[in-house]
Amino acid sequence: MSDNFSLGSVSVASTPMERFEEYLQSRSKRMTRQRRLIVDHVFREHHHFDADDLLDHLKQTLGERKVSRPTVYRTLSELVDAGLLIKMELGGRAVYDYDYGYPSHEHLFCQKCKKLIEFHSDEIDRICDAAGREHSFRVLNHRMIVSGVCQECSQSKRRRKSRLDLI
Amino acid sequence: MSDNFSLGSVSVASTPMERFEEYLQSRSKRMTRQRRLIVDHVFREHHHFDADDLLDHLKQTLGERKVSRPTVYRTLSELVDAGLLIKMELGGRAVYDYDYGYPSHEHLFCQKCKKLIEFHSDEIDRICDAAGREHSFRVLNHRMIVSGVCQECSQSKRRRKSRLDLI
DNA sequence: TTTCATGCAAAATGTTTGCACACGA
DNA sequence: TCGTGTGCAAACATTTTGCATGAAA
Repeated sequence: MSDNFSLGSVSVASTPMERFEEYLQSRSKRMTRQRRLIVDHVFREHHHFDADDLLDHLKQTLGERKVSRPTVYRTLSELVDAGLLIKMELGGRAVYDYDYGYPSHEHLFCQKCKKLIEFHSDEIDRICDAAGREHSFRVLNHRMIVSGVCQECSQSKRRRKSRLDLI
Repeated sequence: MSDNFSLGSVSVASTPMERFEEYLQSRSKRMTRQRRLIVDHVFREHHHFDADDLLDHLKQTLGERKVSRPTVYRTLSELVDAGLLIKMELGGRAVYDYDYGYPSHEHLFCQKCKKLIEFHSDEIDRICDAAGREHSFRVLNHRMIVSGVCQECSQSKRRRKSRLDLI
């Protein structure tokens, strides 16, 4: 397991693959080689990825037994429908993140280096539910992006200014 | 004032136009006819708009004394830099919302009809600040999208199911 | 063996850019 | 006047689509 993360995992009754199979069956869709490969890759360890990341990674690992770009897009969209992934839009492209088997969390987004830092708050889930109730709105999920500047970027900016930017 | 909104306004020392002028001066940029028109239109009453909405509205109101598409994009991006607008990405396009003279708020987003409903929570601002402190992250702003289905769409779906969807 | 999924190429969408001309300070 | 902004057209990046072929159930 990764030791870079403070967020653990959530215990779930079935694996992402199983859950996706259920979803597909319920809609008379099919489990194909490509869909299996994508679910495998996505849920091995890679959250916070976009279509290109996934495509590159599949190509790298599988060589020419690759999955085509349209199929990647189509499958990602199904994984979102199935409740396995959350889609965030960020910097003009779609970024995907786990929505199953992983605790709900929010994001600090560094405007300089584009890094995403996760944090969790029980309260936020509670607030979303409350807001939903108040507006008779059925809440499915949420995503939150807190924009700003991360520690490293603040530092390197100061450093650069005092050393090099004096012209 | 609008009576459709529960969120009021925040008292600020200067108008959006004044604040934008300060921002421009501080960067040796210029206040032009186009920038003035855009600020006027945006801060009259139209939050939750995208570039096309603004462009259409400008064209409608001003006829052929219009503002070009690139200028709209360029100015929106400056208004974000200036802290007057917040940019959210939603449904494959950028949606802009007030970030000045209007209370901070979150959004319920209906996946069916694409409607945005605003709600406010003091706690969320507090949580963002706390998360920023914990990660030595300088927080500038945040946006939160709670996805789901609004009351009307839930109802019309149920209705349709029980009347027509029985084949 | 019937339906659904895939891959390809092309299109569509939303946004950005290079450059000549126009304009604000 | 000088330097910045604008509009145009074209480029761009990402995502989506139509259609013939391929593969699950």
